[in-house]
Amino acid sequence: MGASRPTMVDIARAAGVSTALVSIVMRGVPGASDTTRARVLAVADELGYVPDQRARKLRQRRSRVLGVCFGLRHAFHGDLVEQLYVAAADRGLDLALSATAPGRHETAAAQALLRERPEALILLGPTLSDEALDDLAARVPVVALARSTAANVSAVISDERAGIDAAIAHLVGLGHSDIAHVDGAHAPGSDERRTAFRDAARRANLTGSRVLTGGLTEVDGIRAARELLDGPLLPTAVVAFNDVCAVGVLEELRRSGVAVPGDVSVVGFDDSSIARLAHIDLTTVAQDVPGLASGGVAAAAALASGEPSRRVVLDPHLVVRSTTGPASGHQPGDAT
Amino acid sequence: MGASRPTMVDIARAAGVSTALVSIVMRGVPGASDTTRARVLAVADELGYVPDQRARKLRQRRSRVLGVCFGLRHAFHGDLVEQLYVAAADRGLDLALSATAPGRHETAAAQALLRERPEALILLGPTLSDEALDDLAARVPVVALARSTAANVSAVISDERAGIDAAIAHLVGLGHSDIAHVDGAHAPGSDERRTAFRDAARRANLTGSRVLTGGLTEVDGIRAARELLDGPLLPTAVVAFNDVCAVGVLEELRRSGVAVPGDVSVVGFDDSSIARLAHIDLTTVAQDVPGLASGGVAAAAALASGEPSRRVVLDPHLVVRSTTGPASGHQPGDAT
DNA sequence: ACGTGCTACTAGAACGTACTAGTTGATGAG
DNA sequence: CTCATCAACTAGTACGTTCTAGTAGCACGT
Repeated sequence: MGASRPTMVDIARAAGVSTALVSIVMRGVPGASDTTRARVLAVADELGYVPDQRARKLRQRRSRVLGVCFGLRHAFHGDLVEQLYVAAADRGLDLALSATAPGRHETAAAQALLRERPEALILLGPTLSDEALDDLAARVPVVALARSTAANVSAVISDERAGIDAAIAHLVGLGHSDIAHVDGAHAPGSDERRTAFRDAARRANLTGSRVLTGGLTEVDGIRAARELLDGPLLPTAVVAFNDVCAVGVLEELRRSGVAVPGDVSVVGFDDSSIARLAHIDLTTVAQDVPGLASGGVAAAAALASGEPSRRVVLDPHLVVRSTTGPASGHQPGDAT
Repeated sequence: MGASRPTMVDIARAAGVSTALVSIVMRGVPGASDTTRARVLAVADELGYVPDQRARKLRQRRSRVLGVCFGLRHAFHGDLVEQLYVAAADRGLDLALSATAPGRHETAAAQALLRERPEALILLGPTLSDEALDDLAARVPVVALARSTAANVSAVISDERAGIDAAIAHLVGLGHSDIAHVDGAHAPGSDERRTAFRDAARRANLTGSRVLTGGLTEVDGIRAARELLDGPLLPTAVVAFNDVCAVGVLEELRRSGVAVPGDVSVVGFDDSSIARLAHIDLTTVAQDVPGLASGGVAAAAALASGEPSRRVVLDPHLVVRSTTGPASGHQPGDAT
């Protein structure tokens, strides 16, 4: 309690060696005999020595740190960070985390990270404008994860089109031809998915296909479902922009007496934890989280060593759960 | 791209002053004239200078950093971290985040933080044993947030008893007398809540009260609900250990044709995001998140300045939503 | 004896900042 | 005029580590 934490100097003195040798031992690099190594480690352990990361990183030419900006409100980001830890460890890199939240803007989070001198920044689903991304990229290598952008940064993303295609193929295989898409309104990625949906619908000759304005939240899904329910003809399947929106659709349909998947099938996007809830058990398009993470770290490492920015596109896959089933012949007509 | 990031030396040279003065300006402390200050800031901005946090923290006597260990899988931790940022900023403290996840144990996360030389560690709902907490506390001041412990660390927790009492009072006020508690099995806090439930039930003379083994997950709630449904007499209200478990109960009841809150009322605990989902809209006991956060930071700061460990207990409050209502007279008997 | 190569180790200079202990020049009191 | 006071500024060291450039000692071949 009294004295502050021990330093290399304390260990060196106690073990009767130089600080340089302590450094060698602590880093586990060659240059010390086995006996000395053991002795130094024993002393360090006894004194409760922990290397000072700040001094370490300051001295090293490369910081070997990747800054990660993630949203506390996004469960999906949690999954990504988890895998980023794994991917970074594989390359001997450390992660510095900075969270985004209402009240803590992305730029503030990124600025905090810059002070740690990371070799690169990995931004999870950044909402920054291309311009802001470019500004940031002028200061430090930047990787945008799970967000497509025109900015001059590396991007590792899922193939939205492939995801939508998989969903449609699944539904068509079940006999659906009247499929609605509840889009993400102005959310990033919404345009891609909407276009992909329209293209897939055209290709599959889905005469009854249509697109509704949705959004990111459950309420958006509820609103869209109401619109469908109030319309003349209920589709036999709905592909929502994301899981949360899909849940909104799902619950509003059920509340109105429409059976899912009996009358209408529902597909989400993201395979977030909400989709896995036992009572929801949503069929959804899952992004390749480990792939995104390792791709992100790889891209960051590449940028840090001077390579040009790259764009990696990964294939998502469909997770079939219990909200999709064979197309029903009849329409529930006047459901409310 | 070629040259590395600018340092104070570069700014000093460009502005024609000493590095010491640059330091003064960057910290915003008195000791520079307004004109010089403006000039230095202008130069710094132009060169894209960002102070090096590592060097800063290394030099300062106090690091002014709090280490925070949180679980990526726990939405509630996200809420806490969000408020911790606010509380820390109020005191001019920085946060160093280290995440816990399956595959990244709490001790590893804490060890990583230790290398950053934080003034104290704030552990969110730590699952470490009292012994492990004591070990850690021997190296650095430790605050356990939202977890009661016998270890010699500071703790900032919610009054589980008061939370349960509020839930029971609410239900009793609605005319319920046959209330079941689905507990958290071996989860931390489960004992407290179970005991509080039994005490409150006795005090309120709830003859029909009973306790079922539950758990942390939705499946645990589903299992408990099945047990209730298969039993001779359905209670008129259920108080679950947490929100996720409550949702399991809720959905299983509804799936079996039991109306909530028509036939049975359901109360959760935590006010996690799942409780706020539009279609769930769960009545639940909300912890005082901003209070926990500022209490945690205050406790950490106190420990860091040598004060003895403390124990702060905060009152939770009930958030009444739509899963609770007046006790129904009849029993739905053969629901399936 | 001499160099050569190797292992085990060490002295001391960085890294980029904060901070202590000044120095300078202007102002004002006596 | 002298001295104290103050604001504005600077020189130089310290923080705890890594890294460069060594040195000491030993074994070995010639």
